[in-house]
Amino acid sequence: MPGSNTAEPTAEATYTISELAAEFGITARAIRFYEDKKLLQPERNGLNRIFDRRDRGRLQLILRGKRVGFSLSDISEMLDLYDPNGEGREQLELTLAKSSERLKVLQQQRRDIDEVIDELRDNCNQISALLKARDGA
Amino acid sequence: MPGSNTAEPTAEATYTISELAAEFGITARAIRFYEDKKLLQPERNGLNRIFDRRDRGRLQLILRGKRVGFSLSDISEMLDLYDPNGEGREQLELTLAKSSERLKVLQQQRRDIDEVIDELRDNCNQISALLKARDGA
DNA sequence: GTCGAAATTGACGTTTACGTCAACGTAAAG
DNA sequence: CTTTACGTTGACGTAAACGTCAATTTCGAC
Repeated sequence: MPGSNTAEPTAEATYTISELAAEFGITARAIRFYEDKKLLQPERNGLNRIFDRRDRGRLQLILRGKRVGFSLSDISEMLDLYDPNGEGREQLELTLAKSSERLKVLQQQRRDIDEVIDELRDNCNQISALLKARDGA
Repeated sequence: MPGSNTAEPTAEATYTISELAAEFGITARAIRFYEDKKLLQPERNGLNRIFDRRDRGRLQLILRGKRVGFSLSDISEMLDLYDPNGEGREQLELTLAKSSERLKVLQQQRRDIDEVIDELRDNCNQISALLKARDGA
C-alpha cells in the first residue's frame, strides 16, 4: 500500500499504476501507453512503476487534454510547454510562439463549443414546446 | 459549373463534391466517407453526387463537431437530434433526454477548455516575465 | 517458503477516420 | 472523335490509441 508510510516524516505521496488507473477511471494499459509516448516518466522500484504527485498532475492534464479533443502528440507538446526544459532565450521564445498558436486553436474551439451548445439548446426548447403543445391536445 | 444557373428562376443552389471539399478544406474522400457513415445523403445525377444547401449545412455541423473533438458516431447522433425524424411522443422525449446528456458533456468540455486556456495563459505570462527580466540583465 | 494478487514486458488485434491507388464512366472542349 | 478533367466504386494501407492475450515476476500475507 504505497499510500501509507510508516517511518518517514514528509514521505512523498506515491501511487501504483492501478491506484491511478482506478482514481481516473482508465486502465493500467493506457497509463503504460502514455509512458511509452513519453507523456509520463515515473520512477521505478526494480521493474515496478512508482508515480508521484507530479506524475499524477501530468496525468490529469493528459486526460483533460483528451476530453477537449487533443491527440496525445498535441498533449505532449503542451506538456512540454509547461516545462522549464528550455533554458535558452530562443527556446523560451519558441515556446511562447507555440503557446499562442495553441491558444488560438483553443479559442476557436471555445467558440465552436458555444455554438454547438446554443444550437442544441434551441433544439431542446423547440422539442419541449412541441411536447407541451401536445399535452394541450 | 453547378453554381451558375442560366434558365431557371429559383434554382436550388447545388454543389459538386470537389466544390464542397475545396470550400471546407477537406478531401472528396472524406465527404464520401461521411456519406458511407450516413452523415450525408446527397442526391444523385446518375452516379454523380449533387449536394444542396442542406447537405452543406450538415457538413458544416460535422466539421464543427470534429473540431470540438467528437467522433463521427457522436456527430451522427447529434445530427439525428436535430432532425424531425421522430414523430412519436416517446421519440421526442428520448431525443430530449439524449440532448441533455450531450449538453452535459459539452458543458464539461467548456469548463475543461477554459481551464486549459487559463493555464496556458499563465504559462505564457511567466515566460514573458522571464524574458523581460533577461532583457534587463 | 509459498500462494495469490498485482505488476511487468512483448506481441498481436481492433476501431476510427480517412489516404491512396486502380480501373472505370462521362461530359464538355477542341 | 479523342483528349482532358472530374467523378465513381472497390479495395487495400495507415496512424492513433488503446484492448487483449500470454508468459513471466514480484510482493505482501500467511
